Amino acid sequence: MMELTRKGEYAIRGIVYLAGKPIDKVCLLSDIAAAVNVPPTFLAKIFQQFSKIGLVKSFRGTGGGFMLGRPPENITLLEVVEAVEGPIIPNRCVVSPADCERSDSCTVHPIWRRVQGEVRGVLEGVTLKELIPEK
Amino acid sequence: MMELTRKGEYAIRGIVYLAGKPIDKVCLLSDIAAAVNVPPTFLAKIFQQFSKIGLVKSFRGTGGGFMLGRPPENITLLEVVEAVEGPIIPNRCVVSPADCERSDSCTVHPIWRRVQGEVRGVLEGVTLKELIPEK
DNA sequence: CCTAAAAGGATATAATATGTCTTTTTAGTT
DNA sequence: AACTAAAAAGACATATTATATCCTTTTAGG
Repeated sequence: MMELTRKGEYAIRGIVYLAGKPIDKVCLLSDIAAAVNVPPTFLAKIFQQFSKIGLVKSFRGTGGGFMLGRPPENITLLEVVEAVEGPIIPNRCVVSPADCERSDSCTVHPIWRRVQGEVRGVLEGVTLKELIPEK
Repeated sequence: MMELTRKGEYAIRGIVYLAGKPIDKVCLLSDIAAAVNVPPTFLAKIFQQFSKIGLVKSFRGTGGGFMLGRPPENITLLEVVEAVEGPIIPNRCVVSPADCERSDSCTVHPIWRRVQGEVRGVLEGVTLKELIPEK
């Protein structure tokens, strides 16, 4: 359980790659995809999602491509993961207490909240800067 | 992401219900299923898994049913969850570093290890006893 | 106006989750 | 011994989600 999907994995690879480039360098999607070994069409969808929330900036047409939307030290791993996977939800009851709280006061609910908090805490404490590999 | 499946949810409901009964009370699967509002055939599969690893004891034939395999304070939520969902794996690379470590020394790997540790820590710290609802 | 590149939408396939059904085994009961 | 109650085991069915791919449209530069 609790497994990151390919999409999430690819998303991280792609944006960490960008983070390793000079901040204003515009990279071709095809180049990024090749570099991190991800199907280009799939990575395109992922970067579209990034673009919508400003994690990356995109430029169309000739000379177009992608660059990071903010400095790497201002982008957390949590943002990246939630951008493509949605919020960290260990159990549905965390998001819709209606189903859960009703029958009996659910004793498990607070545990899932704790799990959610811990996971978010770890991911929020890591920025892209720290994820750039050494040369 | 990171979502518990129905199976996991049902598993917890079922075994917490058992934990709330006297330790040597044998409960019918059909009764448990009705009490916690889970499809009986599905819960049967879940309890078979529990039975194999001793989380519950099963008795066949007339007067048969299920009872808890150990006192509730000796069963952790982690055991229950992993019994039906498998190990807590936030990312494949955590389990098979071969794919991950190869290309570049993967900087994200240790983060997923941390996440794994935190989640396991929370779940391991909770026993069924604490999850039994008050009357 | 032509070309390069991302955006958007529709579609296809595979894997997994969710659940059901039937048959078999085991153990009491009559 | 036969009958009945209950779990075990395995096969099957359906729905949902993951994992892409393809085609058309928009945007911008040369």
